[in-house]
Amino acid sequence: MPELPEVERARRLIEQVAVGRRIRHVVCATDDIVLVGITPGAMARALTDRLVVASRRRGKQLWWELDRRPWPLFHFGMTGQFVTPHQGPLRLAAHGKRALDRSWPPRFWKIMLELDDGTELAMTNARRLGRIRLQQDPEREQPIAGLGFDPLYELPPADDFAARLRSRKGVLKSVLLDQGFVAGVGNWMADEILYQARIDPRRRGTELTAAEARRIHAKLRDIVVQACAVDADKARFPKGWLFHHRWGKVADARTAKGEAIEHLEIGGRTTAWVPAIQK
DNA sequence: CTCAGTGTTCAGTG
DNA sequence: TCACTGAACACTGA
Repeated sequence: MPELPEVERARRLIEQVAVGRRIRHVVCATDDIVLVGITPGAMARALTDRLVVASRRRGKQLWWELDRRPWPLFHFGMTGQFVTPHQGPLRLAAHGKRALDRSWPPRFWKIMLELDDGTELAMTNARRLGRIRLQQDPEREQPIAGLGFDPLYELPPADDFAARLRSRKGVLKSVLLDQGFVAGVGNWMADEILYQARIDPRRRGTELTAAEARRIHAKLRDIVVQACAVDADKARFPKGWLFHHRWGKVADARTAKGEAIEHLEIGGRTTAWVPAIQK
């Protein structure tokens, strides 16, 4: 669940269930790949008995403000999410009985918490490309300090954005994926932006007209806003989005309008695009 | 059994 | 320094 809208959904979940509450109990998995620079025990001790003051995000990075530093910082990598036992379509017959909940604890959990109202919360990370850190001041430390603007919170004005994009020599697909340029755009969003802006993903920032760069700005804004407005629920993404048709490199894949979808590899990432309209 | 993949980082090259 | 490439990381699911 790793691009900006999905991380924003996780941020909101934490805001809903954890902000204003005290962490009563923490269990951290033994995983020195996901857990960076700290032991499970030290992580658990840093969080236990702390009040959760705020749930914050920049790009794909999520962190919690607590009533005492250090603060935990989360990145999901290619997989993972925050879950509570009360999510999902299960336990219709359950009378609040955890005994019937076969999904808890969730597979691949890396950290589990219990709050002072009894709510349980877990972060999962199946492929272990995610990271959990503990920092004194996440906004001023790496990796957050190296991030570009967050397009949901601090999208620059169109002309400013266009000037910056037009100074980039790299191919557009790679520029949009560069977290130091804009924070939170991943593979599907980059393709969606360029499809809707009708720009060939192989073009370079320096080749763009001002009007084209402003089109990318507008689509970046719209796509982030709309995806977050439906809480990153893919089934509710607008019907016309490339997103619904881009997966799997299916032969003869087409958009909702019947446009043929092609696949390229750009900067090592699979790129879905529609040659008929992306110039 | 093989391979792609909603991501990041680092070494190496030009 | 910059721009870019390829590999590595780790593991699921098709």
